[in-house]
Amino acid sequence: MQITSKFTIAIHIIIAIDYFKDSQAVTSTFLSGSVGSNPVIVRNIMGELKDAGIIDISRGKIGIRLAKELKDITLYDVYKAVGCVEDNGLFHFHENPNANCPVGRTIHKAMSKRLEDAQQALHASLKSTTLAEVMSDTMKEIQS
Amino acid sequence: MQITSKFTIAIHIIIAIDYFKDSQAVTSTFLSGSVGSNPVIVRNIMGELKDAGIIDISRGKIGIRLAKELKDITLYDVYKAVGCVEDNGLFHFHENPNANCPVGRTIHKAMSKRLEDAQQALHASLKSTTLAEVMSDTMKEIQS
DNA sequence: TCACTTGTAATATTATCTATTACAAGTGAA
DNA sequence: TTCACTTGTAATAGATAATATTACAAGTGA
Repeated sequence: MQITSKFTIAIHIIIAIDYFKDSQAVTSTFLSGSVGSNPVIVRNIMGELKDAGIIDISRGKIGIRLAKELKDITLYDVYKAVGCVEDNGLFHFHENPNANCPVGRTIHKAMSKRLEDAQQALHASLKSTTLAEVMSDTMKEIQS
Repeated sequence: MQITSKFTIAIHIIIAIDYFKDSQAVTSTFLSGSVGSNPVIVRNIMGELKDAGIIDISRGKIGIRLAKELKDITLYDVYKAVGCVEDNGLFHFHENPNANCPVGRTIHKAMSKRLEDAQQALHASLKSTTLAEVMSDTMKEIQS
């Protein structure tokens, strides 16, 4: 019933890559220490962020880098990168409504537009925030 | 990663209660036939809808009834009734960020406002649609 | 070559969702 | 009252998904 923590971990990773870029060798092991998770979890998420064009990695070589500026990455980009936007959509439609019942036969179609609208509202909100804003909020917290 | 099908089942149940109110004895077994699920699943959801003041049920007696008019029930009311709005919120924050790391120590607080905004956008959209509209869409589908 | 890295498969461990059985208890009609 | 029906709910099982871990192949640069 909750959206996977891969999403918040991915945000954490991106912020940490930028925050430590000039002071640390940023590796999956270092990041997993900050996130409080396993290096393999971090590597898998890193792979998804790489596939989405958000970060650059090269095997063997130290140094994970952002492929875009923070201001050009939205929460939605990250959300999508880690697979939260599935083919099936946010809402799980029950699978076996009775086709012999007038309500069962039509309810999915009748609901789908309204639920898609709700999902779009969520997406629109995520698209309206960039990682630069999250970084700004993070710096404020660090300094307080 | 998807919102439980209890939500769409609950919508289905409410629409079916209204649709069949003058032509059928509406019981949990009848509803489960329309939904394509088990009567106990339906009874549990019915219990949640009852607790939320959306339907009236009395033990033993046949006849499940709406406690409100369809126009006074929003998708959000149903969403909340079946427990989709949890204390924890829609997004699962990773549980062990490193308190010894400046990013790990602050990232949750820095993200929370933005993610709450996104959640509120979803809720606002669900609040803007009533079950009367879903019923109207259902009737259109049935007639076509 | 060596010490490091990332990539990924395989597996284990939970947690959650969904389904099912069983039975207690309420209700109204015969 | 008795009977046939209902809902309420506990207990359990099974399926699916989320998260964690181990192990190792393979890339990189000193």
